[in-house]
Amino acid sequence: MTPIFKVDHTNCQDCPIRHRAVCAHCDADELEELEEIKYYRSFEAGQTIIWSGDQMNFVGSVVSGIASLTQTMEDGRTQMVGLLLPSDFVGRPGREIAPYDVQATTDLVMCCFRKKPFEELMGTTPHIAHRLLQMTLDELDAAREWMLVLGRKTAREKIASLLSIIARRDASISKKGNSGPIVFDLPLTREAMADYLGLTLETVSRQISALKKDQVISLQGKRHVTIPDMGRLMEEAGDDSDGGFLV
Amino acid sequence: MTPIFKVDHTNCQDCPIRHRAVCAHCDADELEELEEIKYYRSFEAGQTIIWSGDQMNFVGSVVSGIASLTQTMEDGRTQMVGLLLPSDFVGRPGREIAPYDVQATTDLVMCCFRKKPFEELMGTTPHIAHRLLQMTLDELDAAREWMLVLGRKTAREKIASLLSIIARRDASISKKGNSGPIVFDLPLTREAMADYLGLTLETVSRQISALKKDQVISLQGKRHVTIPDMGRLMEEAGDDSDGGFLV
DNA sequence: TGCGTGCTTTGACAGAGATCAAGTGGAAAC
DNA sequence: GTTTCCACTTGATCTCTGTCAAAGCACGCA
Repeated sequence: MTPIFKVDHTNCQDCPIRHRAVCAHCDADELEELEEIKYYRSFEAGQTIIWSGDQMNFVGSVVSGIASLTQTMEDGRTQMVGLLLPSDFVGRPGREIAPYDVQATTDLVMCCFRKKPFEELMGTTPHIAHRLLQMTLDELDAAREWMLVLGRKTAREKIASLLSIIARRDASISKKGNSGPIVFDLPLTREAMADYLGLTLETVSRQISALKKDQVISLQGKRHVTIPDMGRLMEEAGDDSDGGFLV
Repeated sequence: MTPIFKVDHTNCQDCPIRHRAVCAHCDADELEELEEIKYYRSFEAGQTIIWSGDQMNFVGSVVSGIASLTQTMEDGRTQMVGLLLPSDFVGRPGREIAPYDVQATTDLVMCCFRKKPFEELMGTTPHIAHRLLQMTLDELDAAREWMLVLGRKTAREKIASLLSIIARRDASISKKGNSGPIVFDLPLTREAMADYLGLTLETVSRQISALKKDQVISLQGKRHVTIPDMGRLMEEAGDDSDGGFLV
């Protein structure tokens, strides 16, 4: 993923964040305006950042940690509809009211921009609009991939799909080679996984136990996962090819 | 919805299509270039327009009829991931390979643009990129709404949700008033509805029968639906407010 | 050390929806 | 008029996942 403001971060010396989507320090031309409208916010795990229906006077992107978008029905059923990883964008230019709850799933730092000036900047800086379009299309693809998971996969396949996504994301950061076991920490509680997958937390727990028993994965503690054979996991997920999730 | 090329269609005299998303005839400045790269295609109900994995050398928008995006797993399970109504956009600038099957659900006319020139035009015409961003964000919202439907709603609520969407879309075209019964034809087979909702066609049929029995809807024939009380239907769908679906 | 609290696991059971299997009805074709 | 075909409906049964309940485990706190 290329940053909105600049592709190359190598000369990004005094940038405190170095995350990939928004890095105003990297672009001298836009720096001055942005300093006025940009700020950082930190959240603790579990904190709600925005409530559905709230006025949204900023947009922003995730610097570190994980945030989630969730929808809740009157009777309390909730469905996660987005998982925001570092560099992902929150908020929509032109929208006043937040349509989802946004929650910090882990401790989180966001880089926020006041909405009005950001919109103006977008009007005068075409490559921001282009970059935003690209990111939105990626998110749309990811959402559609999830619709297949939610609509047609079994509980076991759902879990395998989720693990596969997280593994691949971490792999792209921590590993170069394509073989060997993959190791990572689950950034989600069982309940959050259930909300993402349209399951109950009990079913999530049972299926994780089953995958462990069948040696598709192994667990150290509750959250630390080792995947001995990524191909095997992807078979379990029902993915036909290695193309796929774009989260 | 405003068109990509021009907001106001009142002076769109010789435009043969007059659909809302793309109407090249409306904009004199862009006309000449576009005449070279624009063409129409018709499809019969059931025809596949693009296979997943195909090279895509065009983008376009739906003029009339309904198209669907579907994903299929190796074993044949299929999930619809998008429903394209007139004015909706197909294809993605910058993408070579189609990620989904695109099928004509009803008889269909599309307005297509060769991809390369369209991309160039987009580069030089900022408002096209902006419009596309807006449409993509709308689609993303609709996809996320569907994730709630797929993940957390019961079969009955799913059917009610789908009917509610179709009713509201038709209502926005055919009705001005907000009360009174709503009448429309289902543009989908039971199987297509099932693929959209992550159900089997038998369950779809049973739930439609149940809604009929409970007088939430009434049917003339298999496809012609009357909704006596829209509020009642939305209750059945589990929608808490009238805000909602953006398909 | 002991105790609560939050997250997780596991068990027993029930129910919503899938699966398998006929059967209906209407429209086009012969 | 009859046949054929296709979309749809309905029934019987099975099974996966949800629900309710209890218990385990790790960690912080008194």
